[in-house]
Amino acid sequence: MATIKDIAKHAGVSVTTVSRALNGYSDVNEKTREKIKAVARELQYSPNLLARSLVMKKTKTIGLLVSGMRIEGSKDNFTYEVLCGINDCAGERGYDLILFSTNSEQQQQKTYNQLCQERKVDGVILQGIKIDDPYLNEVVESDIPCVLVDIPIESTSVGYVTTNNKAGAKLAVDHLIDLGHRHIGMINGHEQAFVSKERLLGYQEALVKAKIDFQEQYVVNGSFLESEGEVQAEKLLTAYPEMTAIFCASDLMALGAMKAARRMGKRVPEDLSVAGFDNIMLASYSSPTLTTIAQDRYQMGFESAILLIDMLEGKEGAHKKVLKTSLVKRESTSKTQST
Amino acid sequence: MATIKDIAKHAGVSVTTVSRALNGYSDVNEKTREKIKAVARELQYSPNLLARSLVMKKTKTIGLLVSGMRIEGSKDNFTYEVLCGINDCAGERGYDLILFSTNSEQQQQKTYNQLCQERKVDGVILQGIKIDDPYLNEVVESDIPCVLVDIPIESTSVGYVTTNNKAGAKLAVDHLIDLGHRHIGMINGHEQAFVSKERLLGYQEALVKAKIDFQEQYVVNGSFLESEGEVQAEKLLTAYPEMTAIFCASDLMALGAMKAARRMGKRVPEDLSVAGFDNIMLASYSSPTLTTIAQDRYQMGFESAILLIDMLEGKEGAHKKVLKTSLVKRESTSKTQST
DNA sequence: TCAATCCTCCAAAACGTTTCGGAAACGTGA
DNA sequence: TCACGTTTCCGAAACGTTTTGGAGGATTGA
Repeated sequence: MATIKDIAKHAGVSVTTVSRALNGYSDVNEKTREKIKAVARELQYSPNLLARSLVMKKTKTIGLLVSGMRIEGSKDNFTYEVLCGINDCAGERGYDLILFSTNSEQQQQKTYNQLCQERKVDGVILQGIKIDDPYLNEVVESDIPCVLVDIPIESTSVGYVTTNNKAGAKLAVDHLIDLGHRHIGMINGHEQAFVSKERLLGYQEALVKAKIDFQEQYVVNGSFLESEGEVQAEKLLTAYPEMTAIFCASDLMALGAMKAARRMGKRVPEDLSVAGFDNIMLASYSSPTLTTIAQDRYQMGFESAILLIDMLEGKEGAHKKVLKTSLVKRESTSKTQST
Repeated sequence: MATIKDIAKHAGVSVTTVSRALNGYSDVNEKTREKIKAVARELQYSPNLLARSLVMKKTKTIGLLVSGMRIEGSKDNFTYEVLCGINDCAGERGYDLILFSTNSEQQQQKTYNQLCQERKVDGVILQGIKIDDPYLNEVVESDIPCVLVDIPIESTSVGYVTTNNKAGAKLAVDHLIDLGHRHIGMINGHEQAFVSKERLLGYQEALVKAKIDFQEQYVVNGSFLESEGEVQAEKLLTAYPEMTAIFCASDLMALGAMKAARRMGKRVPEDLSVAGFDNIMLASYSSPTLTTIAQDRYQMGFESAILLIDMLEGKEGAHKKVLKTSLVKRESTSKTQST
């Protein structure tokens, strides 16, 4: 509760001097500086960042606009792990995080710009928003520095971080092809996600490379949901009994697909190989354990924060970062029986 | 970027009138109010909450002090789910959340009071901190309103939310006893958690009720870690081959225990019944699926926020909330073979 | 000795709000 | 006409900082 004024009074100097002393300016005598510091300690002074931010026009805060901050998110943990990464980087660089809850109706009435301008965040990281989200238009028009997770938009004030989804998907399908599979279905995510398109491209690319014809009807939409993955897998497997492998654009859908297979009396991986994408925690605990493409969500968060803060502090550099993926072989994929 | 001054100028009134008009005071003519609102819309005005907070001495923000904001947390999701609950409630009530990262060294040098006072949060929710955490002393001494998750401290300015851990543990052990088990081990969490003590009490109570002697050596410390659960389970099972059931104070440790059993050639549940605590996502995906005590982490978060905001807004009421638990029977527990 | 330079320090303005105390303008009842 | 209450507005202070532009005194160099 002690203010800079109190310190000034106790130390017998002006507020200017107190401010400059505590902020390490050179135009204050070392002795008075020590005196002032001592008084500050004694009065348990801590600066009022509101006041400071008001005049400095910098708050040292980063806004977090997360669209999927729901309990269902604890299945894939995407949001949480990204958040951890952001949090760690922000902490290191001296920024605090402020969470904008976009769940409540109250907040949803506010525009993106209102949210940011009111709290005067220095920059924003957006995660989990869909391609058709109205916020997205505002983002590109606004000049508030901003980093998007998994949405490739780039300008002077906006950058993005994503994984190499196409390469990742290709990695998975290559793996299935290597195992001898020729009839490979795909359960993709919904179309409001950029990553869905990329993963589809990777799937197609792998097929082309192996000289396998792309069959449109082999690709269905599982909306990134476990339940929907199960439904769609059943449809696929009944419609196309020749299918011996399914690549799913998320682990959750892959778990659903395995459920469907089990229910239909198909053994995984003997009768059906299943590969996922994400490498979520559950993937290594399910039975059989799930072969999948690992993407480092923590690092995505961390890199997002790096990117944003670099932008805020005027460091030059690319406004995008594409992370690598890797194949994690587990039990859910194996060679085709026919071989 | 438009300020209240700009509006005043454009509308031909004073800043006072603008402020009072926008904030719904009655001493402003409806016509001028409409005029002012129109100008505000036109200029895309949004209030500067920094300035407002500075004079009002309220920021409408809640600080979040989370100690376990780490990637390992995605195994049990405790932090994330609590966060979701807090976020939803805070959103409804018009509060924003500000995350204090206590991971970084920078921040760790700051005291609890410094963190809170600098950002001028109205109140704080603490989660994941241990009993011996130095912050805890500050909390009780400070008069910043605060709610603790899973640490029972109560005063005029501090409240807490927790689950009925004793009852929950008893529920689990009762279940094991009902299944015919008499030699029941316990892998408890570390001693820096209040919940460990409670769960131990529940375990003992259940034994007493069933007239089973409490054996101190049957209880070991697994530090809430899966790996340590595995280690300790193996020790227990080799030292006391008569043991047919283990109650673990967390699902993660229970998963570790099941691993140990598998490695030692013991079948779960035929040779060994295992019960956990928490009902984390993994519990329903492991094989065998895990019998456990469910606690609603989302609700813990939600209730924490309710409690805190009620305190902030001067509503009278209890400063604590104890949530119920329930038994979730799954595959990892069964009747003893001998019966 | 004088001017220039350096070292310390400070008063005041600014940031964008809210709020206190008052003050015009107007009607109203006696 | 006067006293009084209502309605509607406003000036100025306050919140706790940073920063600008300078000022006074000590030191230095010639």
